[in-house]
Amino acid sequence: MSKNGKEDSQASGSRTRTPVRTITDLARLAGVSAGTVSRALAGNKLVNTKTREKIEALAREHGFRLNQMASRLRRKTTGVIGVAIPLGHDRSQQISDTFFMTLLGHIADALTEKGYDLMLRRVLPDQHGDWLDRFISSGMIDGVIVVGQSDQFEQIEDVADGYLPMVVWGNHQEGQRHCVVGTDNRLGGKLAAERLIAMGAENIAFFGDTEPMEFAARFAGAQDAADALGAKLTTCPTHLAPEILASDVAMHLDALGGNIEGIFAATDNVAMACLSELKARAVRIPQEMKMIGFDDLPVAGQTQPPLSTIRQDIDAGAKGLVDLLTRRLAGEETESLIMPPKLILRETA
Amino acid sequence: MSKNGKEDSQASGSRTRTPVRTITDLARLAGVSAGTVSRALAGNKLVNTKTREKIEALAREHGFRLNQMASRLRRKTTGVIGVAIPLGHDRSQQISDTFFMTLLGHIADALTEKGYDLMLRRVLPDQHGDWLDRFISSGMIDGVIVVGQSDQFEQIEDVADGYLPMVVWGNHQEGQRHCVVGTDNRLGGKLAAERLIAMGAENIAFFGDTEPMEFAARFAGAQDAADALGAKLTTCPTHLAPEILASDVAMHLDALGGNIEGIFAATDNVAMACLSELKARAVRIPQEMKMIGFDDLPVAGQTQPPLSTIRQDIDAGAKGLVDLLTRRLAGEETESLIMPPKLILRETA
DNA sequence: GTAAAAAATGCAAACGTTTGCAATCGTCGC
DNA sequence: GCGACGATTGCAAACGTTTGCATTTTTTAC
Repeated sequence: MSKNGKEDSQASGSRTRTPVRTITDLARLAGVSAGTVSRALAGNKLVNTKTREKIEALAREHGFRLNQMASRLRRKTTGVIGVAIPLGHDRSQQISDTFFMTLLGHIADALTEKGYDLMLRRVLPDQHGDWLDRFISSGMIDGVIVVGQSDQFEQIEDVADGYLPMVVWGNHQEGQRHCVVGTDNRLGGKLAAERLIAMGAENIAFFGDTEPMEFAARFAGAQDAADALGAKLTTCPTHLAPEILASDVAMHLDALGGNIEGIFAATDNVAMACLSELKARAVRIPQEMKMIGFDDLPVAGQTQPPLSTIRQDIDAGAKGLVDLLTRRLAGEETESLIMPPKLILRETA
Repeated sequence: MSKNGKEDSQASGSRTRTPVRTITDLARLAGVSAGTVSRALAGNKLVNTKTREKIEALAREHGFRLNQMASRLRRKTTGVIGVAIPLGHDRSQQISDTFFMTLLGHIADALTEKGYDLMLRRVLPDQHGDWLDRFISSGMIDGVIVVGQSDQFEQIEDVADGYLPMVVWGNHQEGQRHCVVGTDNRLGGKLAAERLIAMGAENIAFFGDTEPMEFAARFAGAQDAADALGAKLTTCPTHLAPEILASDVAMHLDALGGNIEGIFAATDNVAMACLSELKARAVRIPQEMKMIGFDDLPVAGQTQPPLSTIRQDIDAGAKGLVDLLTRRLAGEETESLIMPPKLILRETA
């Protein structure tokens, strides 16, 4: 018996005539067995069209909805894809990272389109070394998309050996075992540096964090170009959290003392911080300083001056992640998908 | 590094020896009943400390994880909070809306902190009028956070009558029945317009979409101020999708023909588009044109010139949403939380 | 020493579906 | 009229936990 009889009677009075929560309730109403109702609702063609329609009508009328937990327990498939965002090297990075969040939005859309639900989990790997294992064997998800390798490359590799339905957004390394979708960061870095050099920059600074693999690859690509073309590349590590970023940038600019003519920023956000700081110092762009960012966020076209940058195709990336994942869910062993970066020339280089 | 060969082989050895998937397997191994294992893993103090430790050790050794589906079915509680993002009036808005995405990130953190998982669902209300009902009665979530009222105010109201654990991010209207968390948009609009007027603007344009309630309230607040102080306010409706936004802005600026001295933008994104377009027209800011945005996104401090804006406290909002929701989950009938906006003065007004 | 209380464990019934198998009911060929 | 067959439907056993209750074991009180 319920304790709050008053509320109960009120609710039942205004809303539902007959409380029909379970499939059995519905079966009783329709005068059939629970099994038949289950089949009818599933659109199984075994069941007579007339009874199916009758059951559907009753279900609609009483606002009946299957209990997904029960259904999923029984069928051993959940219809849910886990999306994990590891916050390894820099906890506050992704939370405000427009790129990751936008990617997430597109992933959500792509999954929705395929009929999957999305379970989001932001994890601090330091606290739980087995975060990925735990997520996977929770029994709540059919597969997992990891957004960003962070500093968890090895852990992801370990899991990839025994678990097929996983796809990762990030960087690709020769011989890696997990399936990844991402931009060719190294090539992107190369394109950026080549452009800076072509515009006359002989001394280039890389602003950003080189610890995350993706950024390391961007730096490596720039290094390739610098080596090939005889330019000099230095690295200026910064935090990526917006609060600290600006002061980091200022510090580096002080230290460099005007001895560079080009900046390659690890992300557009970093580039914008540089832009802002250079403006404050009255450095003319691109005359005195060339700059190229990475990502091509929507805001990149609206900075002053508009930012030249390397575009990552977020939408294609999200679609690729989901596509590969569904194929892996079907048992296929898929290759990684490396997308070409594209140099977008605006006015900073 | 923990790349210890001995440990590895040991671990994999014991893992492959006995497949222990269910609680019953584990019970057999421990020589106790399934019930005891269940209690031990739940930290129930009924079970002897020694047996509990033994069971925990075995569980660790074999990498056992509870099947959440089964657990949640039985307990009739899921530990999952649904986050719904209705995409009503402008499908492409939220997907690239930094504000919403950042809010989502903070919500995820706040939920994680309280031990909840997050199930994300982006819905197109036009396609399924019963989206909210469907989400709630899916049996997969204990409560729901709706991010943005979009054009679904009535539908949300309907649900709120019979369903307690729901909190909505958005605007508050006198007498509404659903619990909302949000900024006092009307007051924010008033502050913005007052500032513009105080800076000498007598003709002000509101750029943005006035259909979503939140924006309508911002506009209404600005109207209040304009009426009180004898200024003139016109509205320039724009799309919010980045691709169309710029041209919308340009069109309006053409139409206005320089007959305004102040712009109040519905969001920082809109403000940035305006900034960019005005720059192209060589309009000096703030001398010839004052401008105020809304949101105070991280980029607002990095525009050229830095954008004056109305700050919404995203972090506090996310915490508020989650806090109110947990209280509602506990049966409490909570009031809405309206947070004060704050005028951030930089260099555009 | 016994009775009673306390502590620890086992048993078995749920939770709400899905699904293999068996049972029912006409229909049909002969 | 009989057996067979196809189309529907019902039955009941899962799926892997949790938990009230009963039962056993241990401790405490006297």
